Amino acid sequence: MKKETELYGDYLKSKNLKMTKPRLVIMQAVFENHEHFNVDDLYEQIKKKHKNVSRATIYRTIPLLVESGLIKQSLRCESKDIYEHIYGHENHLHFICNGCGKITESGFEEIAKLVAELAEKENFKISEYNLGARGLCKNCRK
Amino acid sequence: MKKETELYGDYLKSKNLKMTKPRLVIMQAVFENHEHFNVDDLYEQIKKKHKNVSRATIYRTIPLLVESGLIKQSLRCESKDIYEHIYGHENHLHFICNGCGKITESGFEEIAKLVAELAEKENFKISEYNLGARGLCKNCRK
DNA sequence: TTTGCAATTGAGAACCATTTGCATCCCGCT
DNA sequence: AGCGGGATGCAAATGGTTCTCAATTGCAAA
Repeated sequence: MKKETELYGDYLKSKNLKMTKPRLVIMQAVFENHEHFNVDDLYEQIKKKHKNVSRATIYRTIPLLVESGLIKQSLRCESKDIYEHIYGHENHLHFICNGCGKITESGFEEIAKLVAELAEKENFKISEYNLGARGLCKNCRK
Repeated sequence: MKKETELYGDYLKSKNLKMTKPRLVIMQAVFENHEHFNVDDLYEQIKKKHKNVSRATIYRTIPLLVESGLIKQSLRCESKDIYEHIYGHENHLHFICNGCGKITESGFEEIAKLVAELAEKENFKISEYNLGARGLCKNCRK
């Protein structure tokens, strides 16, 4: 599998976009997150390292990361869009706790297969799954 | 099955809330929508009938409709929250077309069963499913 | 029916995540 | 090194949603 950096670079080149310092810094911040993250998370991480990048640039860069196939928009939390890695990550579904907000990830394959069958029937071509449920996690249901 | 109106009334009563004219009007507007709707849809529908209700009131009323079990928040479209009926409606999953924005609904039960099993393993109590996928609908994939 | 009061409403201001305009900057090519 | 267009940062704009507050309304008791 290609390195993420390479994939990103290839994507930029293919679109005639430049690999600038802010774009690199943002990509690194994205890699530091192994779970979910939002724009503010990235902004703060970057600030901590004194490699400041403006929020506007982060907002402008995220679509590139999405289109290059590195991340995807995931859920929405506290009225903010949140993102997650997809390149090299298994698909999974999200259990979102209404109590504490915790996101639990769980298996996927069997479910994806069923969903794919249904899509087949509708002649719908899936490019991205979005599967989950809300409720109470094991701690909050006590 | 109880009538929706009754369910709503019961809920309001149980919370010591009043069944006011705006709350009725909003509920009727909700019933006119058989698919998905957002706050603006409701606002326009109501305006057409010259039974104006302020947007603020709609925003304030939606949580009541959600808590009473009549509707649930569904997807997000064009950065607006959109809602759908749940009372008396089968659960289903959404196929959202990235081409034309069309939402196709499809079956559910088998999938829900699998998801429930996974939740079981995590000791997570599901209160609401959120299942779907994005891609291209049969018209747009041509 | 009238009164009293708490709940509710409408209008607009406030909020806040995200987007955009614009002057300046910098990447990548020659 | 120089050039030209893409990229950035800042600040202002946008737009959905929430909040404030004075005025209104529903409901229950008298």
